[in-house]
Amino acid sequence: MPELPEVEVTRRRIAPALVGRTIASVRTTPDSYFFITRPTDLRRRLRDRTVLKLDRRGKYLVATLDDGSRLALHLGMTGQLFASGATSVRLLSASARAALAPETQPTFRGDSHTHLVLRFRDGAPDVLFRDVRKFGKVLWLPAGARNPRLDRLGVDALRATGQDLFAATRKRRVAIKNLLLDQAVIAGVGNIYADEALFRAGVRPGRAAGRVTRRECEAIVRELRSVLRRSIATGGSSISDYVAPDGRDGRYQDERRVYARRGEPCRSCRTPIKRITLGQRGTHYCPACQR
DNA sequence: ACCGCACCCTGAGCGC
DNA sequence: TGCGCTCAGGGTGCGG
Repeated sequence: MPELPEVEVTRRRIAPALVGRTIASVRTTPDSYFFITRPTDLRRRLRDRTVLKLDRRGKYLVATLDDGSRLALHLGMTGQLFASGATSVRLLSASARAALAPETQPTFRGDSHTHLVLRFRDGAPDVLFRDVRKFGKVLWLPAGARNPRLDRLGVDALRATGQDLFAATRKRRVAIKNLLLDQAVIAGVGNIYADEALFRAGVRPGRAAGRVTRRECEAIVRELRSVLRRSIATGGSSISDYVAPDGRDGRYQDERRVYARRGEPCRSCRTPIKRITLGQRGTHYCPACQR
């Protein structure tokens, strides 16, 4: 689900519910590989801590606490972070949606997929982390601790330059699309925005990275940043699960040119959009516009 | 060092 | 209704 724009929109909209508040209690689902830090440790470490700030590193959200420790969250594919009181049908399973009376907007109260609930001392709305597929992650880091998951992240996609990409592509035979998805090269890019940026840059996703020119790398990163900024401005892409912390859908899905448009006409030349598989990910491009 | 692949998990949507 | 299949916005770890 969430790539850089969705994580950034989530950060901006959940920050008011989190920053400056003191955690009174923590509820979790039973331990699973979702928890890099065990639930018992999480409860002990987070209780009575005040959240000082909330940052984004690539697709991670990182909350800094008043003892210098940090809480890092990754939304994986289906992670949803929101405040209690948010309403969205995207927080419900299809069967639960079907059972709803028309036009009703239920308040979500937590379910078996809600793996983390933070309750605050001032009585502010709880912050909930729901994730159906459990590809998300929760980890707590002691003050000053390093972590390989965070340390390996490359330059943030919003700050990347064509030169960053060009340098990483030399002598690489992987598809340029796969390189864009490598968080160690440029952090924050996922499947939607990789496809969209490559379309706008006119570069085929399957091209060997080492055969992409400097000029093309400049174009790819320029288009990537432009697409990411535009997506943030429209609230991200709500295609299946993504919903902002306030329950609002994003709108960027309406502007996408190739992602999940297999067989539909290219918006600039009408050629049907192709779908191939690269690195086990669905990959979409226009066979006429992209070389 | 690099690359491709299996795998982690649950659900939706489809054809039969 | 139900079964079996494919697909899904993520990342890690393994073997060759």
